[in-house]
Amino acid sequence: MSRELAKTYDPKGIEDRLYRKWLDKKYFHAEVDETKKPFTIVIPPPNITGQLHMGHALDNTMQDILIRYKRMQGYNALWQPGTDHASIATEVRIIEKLKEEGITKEDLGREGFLKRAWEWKEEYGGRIISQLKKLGSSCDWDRERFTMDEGCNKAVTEVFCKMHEKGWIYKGSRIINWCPVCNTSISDAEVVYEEQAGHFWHIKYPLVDEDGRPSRTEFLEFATTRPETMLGDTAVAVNPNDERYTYLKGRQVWLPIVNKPIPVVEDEYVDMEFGTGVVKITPAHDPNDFEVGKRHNLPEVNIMNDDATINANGGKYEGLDRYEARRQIVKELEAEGLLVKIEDYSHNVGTHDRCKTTIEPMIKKQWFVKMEELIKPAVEAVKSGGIKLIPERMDKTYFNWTDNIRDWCISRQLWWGHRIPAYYCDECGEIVVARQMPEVCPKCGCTHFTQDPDTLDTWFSSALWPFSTLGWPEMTEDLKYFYPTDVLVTGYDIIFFWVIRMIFSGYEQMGEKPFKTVLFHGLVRDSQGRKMSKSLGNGIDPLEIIDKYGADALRLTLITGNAPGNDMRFYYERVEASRNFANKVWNASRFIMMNMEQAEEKTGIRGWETAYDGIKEHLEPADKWILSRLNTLVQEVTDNIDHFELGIAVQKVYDFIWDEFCDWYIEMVKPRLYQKETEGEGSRNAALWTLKNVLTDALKLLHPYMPFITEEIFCTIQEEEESIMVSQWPVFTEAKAYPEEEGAIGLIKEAVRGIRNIRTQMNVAPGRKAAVFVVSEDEKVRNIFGEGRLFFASLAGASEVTVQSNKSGIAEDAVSVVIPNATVYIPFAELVDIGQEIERLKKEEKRLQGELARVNGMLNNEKFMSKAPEAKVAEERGKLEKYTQMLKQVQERLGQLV
RNA sequence: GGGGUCUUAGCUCAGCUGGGAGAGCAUCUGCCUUACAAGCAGAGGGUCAUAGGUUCGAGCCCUAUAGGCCCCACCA
Repeated sequence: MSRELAKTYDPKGIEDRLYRKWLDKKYFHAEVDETKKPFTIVIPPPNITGQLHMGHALDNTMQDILIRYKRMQGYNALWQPGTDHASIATEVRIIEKLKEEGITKEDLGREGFLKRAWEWKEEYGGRIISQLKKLGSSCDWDRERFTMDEGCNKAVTEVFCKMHEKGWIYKGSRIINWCPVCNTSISDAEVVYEEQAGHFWHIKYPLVDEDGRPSRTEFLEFATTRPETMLGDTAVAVNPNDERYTYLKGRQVWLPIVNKPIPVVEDEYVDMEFGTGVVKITPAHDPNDFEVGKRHNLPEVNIMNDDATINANGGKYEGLDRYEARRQIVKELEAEGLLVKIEDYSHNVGTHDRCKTTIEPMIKKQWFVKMEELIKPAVEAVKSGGIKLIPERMDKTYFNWTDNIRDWCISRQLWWGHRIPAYYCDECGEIVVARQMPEVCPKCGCTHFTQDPDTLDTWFSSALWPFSTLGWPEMTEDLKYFYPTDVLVTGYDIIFFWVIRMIFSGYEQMGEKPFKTVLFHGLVRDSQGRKMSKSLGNGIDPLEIIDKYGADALRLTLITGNAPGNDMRFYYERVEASRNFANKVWNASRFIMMNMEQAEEKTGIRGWETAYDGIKEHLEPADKWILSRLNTLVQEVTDNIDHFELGIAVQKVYDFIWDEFCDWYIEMVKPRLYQKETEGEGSRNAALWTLKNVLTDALKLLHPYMPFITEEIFCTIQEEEESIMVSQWPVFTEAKAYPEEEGAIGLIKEAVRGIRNIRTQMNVAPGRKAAVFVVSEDEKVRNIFGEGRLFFASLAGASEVTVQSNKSGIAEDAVSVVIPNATVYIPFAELVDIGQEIERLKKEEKRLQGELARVNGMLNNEKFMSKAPEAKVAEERGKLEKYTQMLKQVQERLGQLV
């Protein structure tokens, strides 16, 4: 406590030192303890390829706030950390790296590639973890997990096998989204639609004559955005109700270039209003056409290779890229007179979210998860409130997805990930799904198998994260104790990818929800509201901010003035404001400690080291006022955090510390601290006790938000407890509620504000003190000012304060301030401009009359009186009394002056 | 096409279940007052997008309109 504290708060050095201390003390570690209630959060595992960005900083700050809060409340708080293998994201990065070396993944082979991937993981997997530590995250690092560690692998295999046995995982030939660059299938959720400028090619196919040849006179016109797919057309469709085309029933059209007849089919899918009402059908390369094809038993002609070049079915176009083929096909159609026109057309194109390549719908054999039954408990959970989404509006987004759910394509033609536990008999091709490679084929008895080369969608393993990290499929003690977890904190952008999948997986595997509440946050945008992105180069590195302003300032910035689920903009000015607040807290603490030291030196007494009961009788109104305000604050902040209103809660702490505690209370108490050691010892001790205890409790309320600075001060100002993070969260106590003192100090504050106001208006030099008279007929009010005389004088810049019941002896031209039940007079030596004073009082009179008109309006309204709640009526009555009184005083004063 | 959301002080945003409009930054004025100039004291600034409605009472609830943003679907 005797350590010298720097004049400004410098987080450098302090943060790392404290974090190390917390780790050494094992404060973050949680063990099963039946005597305590668990509180669990699982971290959204960051990608091993990732670097900490503002989104992580926000996400993890919110989690850390909740965890630290609950820990202080005595819960057995577990924040389960870990990282995600991020299958495709990582694989893409490694391939890029290999490319720089001039090799492909095929050059390395599967085994060699995986070796590189694990090396990559070892090299970069730790980076994001150390960055999370910089932020102050109080994760239980002893429990760190990885989606591809042994336990998680086991969980994945188990779930796959169980669901396969149940028939909810199946292999099927269906149309899927294919990325020709990444060379893999992707799920619907990974496709993002982008508006692109394209063309609409109006084309006509000749009808087929009776003799089976293309007609020279009869054509069927339609339009397409992808002419090259005509190579795979197997029909042309019209709506059965379209009278324009009834004559086509049973006829065929001639597919040019390919030169073969294809049927005209009737299908409700065709929109008669759109274009010509004719659609070419390419079942192998369009999801809708695929459905039409199934309904009409059409052949599926795949015309593309995996890299989106045309295959042998494209005849002479074989080998051409899809876009080159498009160009040449249009040219050929034009030459044959079959191209009617070309229109500019803006349409949505499906692209791969990772690489932005235009996806190609293709028919492939893939593994799928049947969603129909699986999704039911997940829907029910949110519907019934078993799982609460915050903000509530996320429910709609959630149901929008669940209501339109389609089977989930989970196989990926990638190497980095969980290998699908399906084995193919080398002899007969029988598929065996099993936890280990089977020994004997159940069909042919052969003993040689080849494992499915595909891996699983990266979200398959993250869907199991809330229970796989706790030991599942083993029914561990951890799992029994910590599951279901309490809160999941994440961005709304991954609700479909992750949140929903965790929910249905939790119900299916554990028979229980994975978490009770999902707290969504929005995106952190740049100062212009743009998404931070690498390509724009507008990203702000949280580590740089931490380095410059401190982790606490960053954390505070991300939490204040932001409601759940809303995006926010990041400004340096806001970080500066947060840094300034840290400095404010620092200096207030420095002031208090300095005074504690001085008092101890002078008196040898540590008067603040006593229990509340020991100091209670020495407390003065100002002390009781701040204690009472703190008491209310504790109650409100606790309530706000319980309702996940993190921004509101911290705003209140901020206002309390800066405004009430620093700007008012500390200033009120200064005269008492500066008294000679022989005088007012009890009073000084009471002030010091209050300063120290209010500060300490306020620091506790602030600790979840600003863990470092609060710990540093806490450990300097007291010696009984070794860390604020394991200290007890303050609780509201009736014993510390002082409504009377709150009112009294409120009155003094009003008087002070009034006087300061006048001094500024009248240009009174700040150094110039003036005598102040408080006149009140109310004895209580006189006592309030009598008792508070010392600090009232100091706050109001008064040389002396006289309290009396009438205005005898006060100069006629004294300036006056009217407050409820009292008038404060300030006689200045020089003449005051009476006209100006009258002007000011008239303004005040008008204001009060306005207030009274409003209050009377309400109280004279019968409907208000009969319908408004009693408390409201009483409140208005109180105001009526107060304003009436004040108006009377103002008018009296005016009467004297005019 | 369906859904969500926003429009509040010059800027960025809070405003919890409807009960006299707030913060930070910016602006203006005065202060190096022995915790803090990253500070202190004071001031200006808002028809809470528009129009209706419900209510004793609406920034908050309902309806419509205008504009912005987002998500989903994907009509070739």
